[in-house]
Amino acid sequence: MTSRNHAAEATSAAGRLSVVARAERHPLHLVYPCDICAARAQSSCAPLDPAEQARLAAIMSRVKFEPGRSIFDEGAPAEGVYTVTAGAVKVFKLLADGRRQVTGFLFPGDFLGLTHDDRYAYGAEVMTATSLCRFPRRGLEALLAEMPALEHRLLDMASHELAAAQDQMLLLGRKSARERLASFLLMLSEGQARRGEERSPVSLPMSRADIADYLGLTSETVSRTFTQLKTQGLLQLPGEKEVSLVRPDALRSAAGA
Amino acid sequence: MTSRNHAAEATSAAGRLSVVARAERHPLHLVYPCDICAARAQSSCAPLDPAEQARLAAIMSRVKFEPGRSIFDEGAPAEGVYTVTAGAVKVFKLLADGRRQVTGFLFPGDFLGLTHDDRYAYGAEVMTATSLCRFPRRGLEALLAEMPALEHRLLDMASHELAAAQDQMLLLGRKSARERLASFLLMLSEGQARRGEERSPVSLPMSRADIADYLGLTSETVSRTFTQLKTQGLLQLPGEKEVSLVRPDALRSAAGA
DNA sequence: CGGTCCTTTGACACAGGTCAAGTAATGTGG
DNA sequence: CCACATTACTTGACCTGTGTCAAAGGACCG
Repeated sequence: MTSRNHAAEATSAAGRLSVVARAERHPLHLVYPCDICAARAQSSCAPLDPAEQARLAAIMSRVKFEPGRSIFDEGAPAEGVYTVTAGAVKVFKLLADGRRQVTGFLFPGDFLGLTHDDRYAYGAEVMTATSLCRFPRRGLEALLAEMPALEHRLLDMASHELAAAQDQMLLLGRKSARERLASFLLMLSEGQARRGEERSPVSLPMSRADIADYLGLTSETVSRTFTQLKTQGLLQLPGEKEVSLVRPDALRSAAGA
Repeated sequence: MTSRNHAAEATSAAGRLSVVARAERHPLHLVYPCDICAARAQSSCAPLDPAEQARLAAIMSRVKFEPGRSIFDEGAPAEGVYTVTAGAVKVFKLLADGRRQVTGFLFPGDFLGLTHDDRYAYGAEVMTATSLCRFPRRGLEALLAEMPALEHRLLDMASHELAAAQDQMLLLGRKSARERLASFLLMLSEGQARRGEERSPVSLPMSRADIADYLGLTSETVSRTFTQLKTQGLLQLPGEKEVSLVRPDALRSAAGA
């Protein structure tokens, strides 16, 4: 037992969910964001043909959540699959006593809710105001059976997540606090670059506690390690929710690999 | 830096590889082991039709490795995908200084080597004499494009691995040594049950150091924790490579979730 | 402007890592 | 079948990185 409880936080009310009927800016390319996915993966991401996109659009709905809201809880019936179009989401698993492991932070272009179990294996919560595309599981599975290109793309995405999960196991199992935080900041930085944003002022939509639960540490240790890296001149902290990477090279070597 | 190096062990010679031309007992059902996979997943694992199986068999070869041999190294060109038909395999990632994280132990029915990168993201090494089916990447990808059922099955398997990886993150990030070892033993036990073996004398083909590198501990701590669980009557150690679960219920509560 | 929450910092504790024997299991040559 | 070497596992003594507990800023908000 190496960490305090988040039980209170865990019992979050199921997020109030407002369905936005009409599509806004990105009609569908963010649903299966070929550009983002390809950039991330160097993958062979053939675009869906227009007819296929239309069938997807037919079953899709847009949803928005306010900061702090739950999208779904661990163990709830898995009725929807989502892609993030704006905002930031955390996904996490809980132990009975409230210890929490954040298994991922999601940004525009990422998807969540894929499981062929009929229950979600993790909870998902919004960190900032967030827009998502929602696909009902049943409908999506029916389309999958008929659209090999769609399934191919999902396999592609799942393979990536798997590789990322293995990197995270290495981090959690074998890296020091300093190495973990350095790795984390570089990961966020590269995520921003993939999405066409700047590499350096990295934005931190999540709390220190969220970072701690992602890195297998406590918020105190995260805080101390930020201070340490700042003192050593590897980064600056203009605000609590923002980091500039002053010496990315040094940060990379601090990341251990 | 919380663990000693395995650098010497890491520089394993590429395993000598003997190709067995003719199929032995399981022609193909272990390649895409519908029964095992379905049992593990409660998944909708439609069997491949005979024509599809024949095409798979045409590109498949059988390979065997002696204990301790490497199947492939992290970073090597990913030229093959494998399924285990007999024996036991470990897959792992390394840091520059030799720290190691075992990301999985594989048994008959499991597959490895799937990546749409052109390099393996992890190394794989055989723990006991092991037989595998090997599929050349190029050939398999060509078949994938034409056989949606095959792709569906791979997506299914990848989803499972992803769920398992998330469980492992929870273990590595938030569980105590005792909880980790208990979880590990139960996992092995359930793996045996899935493969139609007995639940209780759990066999441990891997060394204490391998277990440690899987659980994010040291071999000393693994050893001490085994002793502790034995002393408390939760299990017995008839030999170093075998554990009987005396009180699986108590072990489950010791596992923390 | 007082309250609440989050972050930072400090003092201290402890789980698990490190170092070092000691012991058992396995293999090898004679 | 037995010295002997080798390797893996266990156990003990001690140490350290990170967790725990506590308190003091700071930011935000009604």
